[in-house]
Amino acid sequence: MFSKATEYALRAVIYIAQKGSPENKISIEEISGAIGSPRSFTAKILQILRKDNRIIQSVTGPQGGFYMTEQHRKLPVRAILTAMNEDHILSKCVLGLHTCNELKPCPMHASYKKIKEQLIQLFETRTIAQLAHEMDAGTAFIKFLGKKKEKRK
Amino acid sequence: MFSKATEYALRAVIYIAQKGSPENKISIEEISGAIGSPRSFTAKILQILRKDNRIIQSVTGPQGGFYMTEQHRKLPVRAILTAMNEDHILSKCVLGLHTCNELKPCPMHASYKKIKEQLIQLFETRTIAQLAHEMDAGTAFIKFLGKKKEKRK
DNA sequence: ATAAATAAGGACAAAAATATCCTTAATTAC
DNA sequence: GTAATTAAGGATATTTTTGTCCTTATTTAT
Ligand code: FES
Ligand code: FES
Repeated sequence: MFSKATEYALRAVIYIAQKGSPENKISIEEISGAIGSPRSFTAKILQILRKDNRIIQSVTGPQGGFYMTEQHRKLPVRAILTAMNEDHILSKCVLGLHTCNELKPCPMHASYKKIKEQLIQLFETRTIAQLAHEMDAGTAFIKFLGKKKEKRK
Repeated sequence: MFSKATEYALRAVIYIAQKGSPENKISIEEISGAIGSPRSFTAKILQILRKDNRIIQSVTGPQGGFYMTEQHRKLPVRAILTAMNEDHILSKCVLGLHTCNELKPCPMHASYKKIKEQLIQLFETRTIAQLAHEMDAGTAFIKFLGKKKEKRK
């Protein structure tokens, strides 16, 4: 559904929301380790999310790293998609027509419409904080355990 | 949601289902024109869909082209995704975890689960024929009218 | 002030997706 | 059988996405 970049973004933000605070900033190293994403690529994504302090914040230097404020945690998950410039995926036409709407609907539109609305609703109403809390509760996980390129020694 | 290749595949198959028959085969030229897709790329995709006569059929030569049998029209739309090797997108984890399941759910899982089930249901129960009929009824459209690269003269 | 730790950012590399072109094979019309 | 038409298939090109590496800037600790 989403690009890898956005998947990493979602996981990273949830992790930072759960573990990070102004008193306990999280390094890229820790984040990419915890969510199972490539370190440098993750750094790029965090840069995007930090831009204009949209989703996360950061400071350089020793004890530096990434963290979030309560206000940022209250953002809908959709804000992450918007920051990653993939918000349109939620409202896109399944068949790739230029616009998905009632005026020129594709043959899937009628049956897909309801699902689309639920999708948008989901990303719009669930907040980053809510997802982080699921992690706290220990009922959810966030680490990809796929084939991992082992580092040569 | 899907790759461009799969979007073109869905549109092309719906078009062939609607207009094509053993008596009236459709050329690549006509198909790509009708659905607004790049000609040669579309040819590749049609090749894949034709492989082992999975979704469509074809013959070469004059009056040749693509068409479908009634049996093929009865296939669920999901069969197209399977042929394009993107069936997994329907059941994939939103956050990109290796597997989406109850045992190791991601923080989005609980709320996404229902939507996922509806998505699968939709692609599993709707048939290619049904989509083609929506076209017949004139209530649905299939042509992408986006920015088109004008051919230089 | 200096050294160390850390993110920011630019340049580059690799891989995958998208797209085009050209030659070959199959079929049909004559 | 010959020419014309059409898809099949291979090779290649282009663009986008994913990923790495290196240098710079900022902050902290001493
Ligand atoms: S127009 Fe295709 S999904 Fe709405
Ligand atoms: S585990 Fe992530 S959506 Fe099911």
